[in-house]
Amino acid sequence: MAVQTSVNSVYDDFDEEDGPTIFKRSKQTAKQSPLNSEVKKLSSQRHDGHSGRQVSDLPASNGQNSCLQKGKMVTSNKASPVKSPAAIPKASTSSVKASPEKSPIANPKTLNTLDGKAKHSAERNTPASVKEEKKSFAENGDSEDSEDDKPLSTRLKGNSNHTHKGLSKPAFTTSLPSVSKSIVKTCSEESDDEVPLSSRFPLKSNVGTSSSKPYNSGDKKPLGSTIHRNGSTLRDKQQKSSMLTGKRPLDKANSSEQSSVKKTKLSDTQTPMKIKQASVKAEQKADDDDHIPIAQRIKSSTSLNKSSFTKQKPLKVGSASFKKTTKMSKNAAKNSKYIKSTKMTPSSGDGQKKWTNLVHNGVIFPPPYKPHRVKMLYNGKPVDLTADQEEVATMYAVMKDTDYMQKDKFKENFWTDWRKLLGKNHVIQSLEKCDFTPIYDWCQQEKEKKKQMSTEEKKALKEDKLKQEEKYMWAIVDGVKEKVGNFRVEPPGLFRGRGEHPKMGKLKKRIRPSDITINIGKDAPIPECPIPGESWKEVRHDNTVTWLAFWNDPINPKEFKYVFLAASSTLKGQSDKEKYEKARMLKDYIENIRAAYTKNFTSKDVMKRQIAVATYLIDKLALRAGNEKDDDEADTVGCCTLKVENVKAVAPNTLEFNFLGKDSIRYENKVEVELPVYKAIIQFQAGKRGSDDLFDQLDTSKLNAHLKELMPGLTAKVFRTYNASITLDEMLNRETRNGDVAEKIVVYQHANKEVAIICNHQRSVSKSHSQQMSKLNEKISQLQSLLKELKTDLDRARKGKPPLKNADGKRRNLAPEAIEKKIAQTNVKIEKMERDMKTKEDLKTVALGTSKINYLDPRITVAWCKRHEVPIEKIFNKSLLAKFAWAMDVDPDFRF
DNA sequence: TCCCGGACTTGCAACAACATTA
DNA sequence: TAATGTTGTTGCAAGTCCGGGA
Repeated sequence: MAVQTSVNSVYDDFDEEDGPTIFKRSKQTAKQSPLNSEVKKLSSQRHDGHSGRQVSDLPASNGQNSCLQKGKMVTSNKASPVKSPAAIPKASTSSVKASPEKSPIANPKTLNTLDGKAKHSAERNTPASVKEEKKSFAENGDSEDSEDDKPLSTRLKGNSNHTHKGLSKPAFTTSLPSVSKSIVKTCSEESDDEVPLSSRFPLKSNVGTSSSKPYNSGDKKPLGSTIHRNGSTLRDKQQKSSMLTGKRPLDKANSSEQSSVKKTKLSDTQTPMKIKQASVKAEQKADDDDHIPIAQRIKSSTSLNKSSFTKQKPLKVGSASFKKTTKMSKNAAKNSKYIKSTKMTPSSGDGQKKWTNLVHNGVIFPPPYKPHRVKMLYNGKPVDLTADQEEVATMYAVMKDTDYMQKDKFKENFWTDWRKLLGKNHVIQSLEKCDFTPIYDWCQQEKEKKKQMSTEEKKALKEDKLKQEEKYMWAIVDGVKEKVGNFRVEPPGLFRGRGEHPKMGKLKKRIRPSDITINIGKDAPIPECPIPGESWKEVRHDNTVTWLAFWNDPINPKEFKYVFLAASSTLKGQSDKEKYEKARMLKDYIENIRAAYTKNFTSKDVMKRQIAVATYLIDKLALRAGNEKDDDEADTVGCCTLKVENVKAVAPNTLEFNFLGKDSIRYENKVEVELPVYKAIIQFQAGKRGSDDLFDQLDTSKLNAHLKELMPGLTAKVFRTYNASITLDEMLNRETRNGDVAEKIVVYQHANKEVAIICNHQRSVSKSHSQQMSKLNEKISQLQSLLKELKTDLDRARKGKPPLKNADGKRRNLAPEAIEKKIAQTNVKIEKMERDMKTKEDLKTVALGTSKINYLDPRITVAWCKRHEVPIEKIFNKSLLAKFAWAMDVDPDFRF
C-alpha cells in the first residue's frame, strides 16, 4: 500500500555533529532478549559489567516524543504482503530451545556425572589437543622468503618485518570508567555534561569477573610455551604450531599420547554430553599447565560460578587517548539534545523487541539521469539514443577498462537487458558493432574536469552534498541519536557480480520510492518521500527488526537490500558484543567439542562421521559453513558444500584443498590431518565423481543443529570468531616485549596478519605494486652506491688523502667523524627501506582490515593497549573507535 | 524434514581524503 | 606544487543463520 506523507523533516532543528561520538550517554529501553539468554547471562557475569543489565529493567521512555514533531501516521500493515513479525511476537529462539535439559553438554553448569561407559569412552578418546607444542613462535616465525604467489591459507608463518612510523602520542594508559547506571532522559532533560565523565559514570559493581581476571593468574607460564597448534601447513612445518594457540592441534590424535589428566567426560554426540567441567578443571589445576588445553587453562577466567567478582579498578585519568575520547563524548553531548549512550540496548534476538521508538527521515535517492547527448557509434556511424538507452550505454562505456569487458557473460547479459530498452527494431542489432568510445572519452573528460576543480570548488560541492544528505544521516532510536549506515539508495548500474557470476552485466534498474518499504516507530512522523508526486511502497512499524528501510534487489527480486544503522550504533554494538561473548563461551566448550568430534571420526554412522570431519575442518582451518547455492549464483563452496575435486588426499595423511570460497577467493592449502580424518575423507570420496558433494549427508542446518547440542547458540561461524580472537590474544601476549610503541605495533600487525591468513582474507595486488617495488629497489641500490663511496672517502680521510670525485663529479670533503655519521645514517635508511619492501611484498595480498572489523574481539586490543601503553588510536582508526565504543572501558587484564 | 523468506554479518574493491616525496 | 603513495570510507555483493509453513 502506498503511503502519502506530508510531514517535514523531524531533524530540521537538529544540532548536528561532525560524526559519530565514541562515548555516548545511555538510555535503555528495550528489554533483554531471551534469544541469546545463555550468552547474555554469561556475558553479564563474565566481564566488564558494561552490558547494560543494570538498566535493562528501566521502563522505556517515550520522552523523546515530546520534542519531536509528530506527523500524521498512516499504517499499512494490513496491506503488507508479509506478516509483520511485530504482530505475532515470537516467544522463543533456538538458543533457548537448545536448553540444558535437552542437551546437558550445552551448559557446563549443569554438570552431571557420566555413566560408566561414556566416561570410559571419553577418557579413551581424549583428543590430542591436550598435547601442546612448546616451540615458541619467536624461534621460527620470522623472516621467510616472500610467498606472494601462494594463497594466504598456505602462509601461516611468522614475519615480524613490519614497518612502523615514529610515534608521538602519549600512551593509552587509561580507560573510561564504565557506565553503571543508565541515564534515562527525554530530550528536554538536563544533561550532566558539565559533570566530569569519571563522576558521571560510577564504577561498575559487577565487573572483574572472567574477563577482568588477570590473565596470568594461575597461568603464570608464558602462553608461548603452552601453545596449541592448528592449521599448520606442510610448507610451513618448520615454523608452524606455535602461533595458533587455542586452536585445534594438528595430528597426534593418538590417545596414547594424551595427558593422564582426568578428562572431561563425554558421551557420544547422539547422547548429549555431560560435562564435569568444574571438577575436571580443579584436577587439572594440579598438573603441569603444559598438558592442559588453552581453553581450560584460561577457564578460571571464564568460569561461570566464579565468585570473585572483583570491582574494577578505578582507572588512571590522564592519557591523551582518554582525554581525547572523553572530550569527544562531552562535546557531542553538549552539541546534541539527543542522548548518546555508551550502553548497549539489549535484545538482539530474532523476534525480540529491538527498539521502542524509532524516528528517521527515510532514504535519499540518486539524482535523475542527465543525458549528455554524446553519440556512440554503430557500424562506425553515430546513433541517436533516448535518455534511458543512453544511460545504460554509458554504464557500459565506463566499464571499458575493467576485467568485466573480457567476460562474455557480462557482455551477453548487458546486451540482453539493453536490447529490451532499444527495442527489436532499433538500428543497433549487435553489440559487436557498437563503439562506445565517444561516451567513454566524454566520461573521462568529466572525471578530469572534476579532478581539476579548485579546492574551494570541491569543498563547496562537498558541503552542498552534506547539506542535502544531513537529515538522512541520523535516526533517533529510543531517544538516542544514532548514525544511519547506508541511507543512500543504490543508483542504477550494471551488476558487478564477483567471480563467474551468471548475472554479471545485468541492468540494475533505478529504485523508486514505490519500491521501498519504510520501517519506523508508530508514533514517529512518516518520512516525506523526497521525490515529489511519488510515495513509499509501504510503511511498517516492526520493532523486532533493526532495518529502517528495504527494497527488493533488482537483480534477484527474492532478496532484499536493507538500510541499517551504522556500525557505531548502539544496536550494532550490542550485537557485536554478543557475537564475541558467544565466541568466548566456546572457549569453555572447545575441548569437549574437539573430543566429541575426534571420537566420531570413526563412527559407523556416516552422517556422524561427516559431521565430525566437517566440524574438524571448520575448527582447524577456519572454513566457512558453506550453504547451498542456487544455479544463478557464482559457483563457490564452503565446508559443507566441498566437492570431491576440492580435496586431494595425499598419503600418508595430507589433504590438499583447492576451491573458490566466498567472493570467489581461492582457498589453497596443504594440511596434515589426523589419520582418522584422512581416512574418512578417502571414504567420503570413494565411488564419487569429482563434482559430487564430499559431505553428501550433510548441510549447514544439520551441522549447526548438531553444534547447538554441544553449546547453546553455537554455529559454524562462531569457530572463525573464536579462532581469530584467541589467536590474536595469545600472540599478543606471547610476543609483546618491553620496547617502544613502534615495536609493539609491529607485534600487533604481525598477529593481525596471522589472523588474516588463517581466515584467508585476501586482497588483489595493487596495479602499481611492481612499479613501487622497482622504485624501492632502485633507491636501495643508489644508497648502496653512496655507502660504497662514503666508505672509500672514510678510508682516504683516515689516511689523510683527499676524497675522490663521487658519481656527481663532486668531492665530499668531510672529516672522518662526519663521514662515519653519514654512513650510519645511510645504513639506517637502507635497513628501513628493505624492511618496508619486505612488509609491502609480504602484505600485498593480505587484507588486514576484515579481521579487525569482524573477527577480533576489540576488548583484546583495548586491554593490550592499556597494558602496554600503546595509544589505541595507533591500532583503531576513527571508525573503529566508534564501532568499538562498547569495548573501550574493558579492564586492562581482560583476556579473551 | 525441507524449503524458502527474511534479517543480518562479512568481504572485497573502488573511491576519497590525506600524507609524503620529488 | 604536482605526483605518488597510504589510509580511511563507502558501496554493494555474498555470505550465514533463523524461523515459519507446507
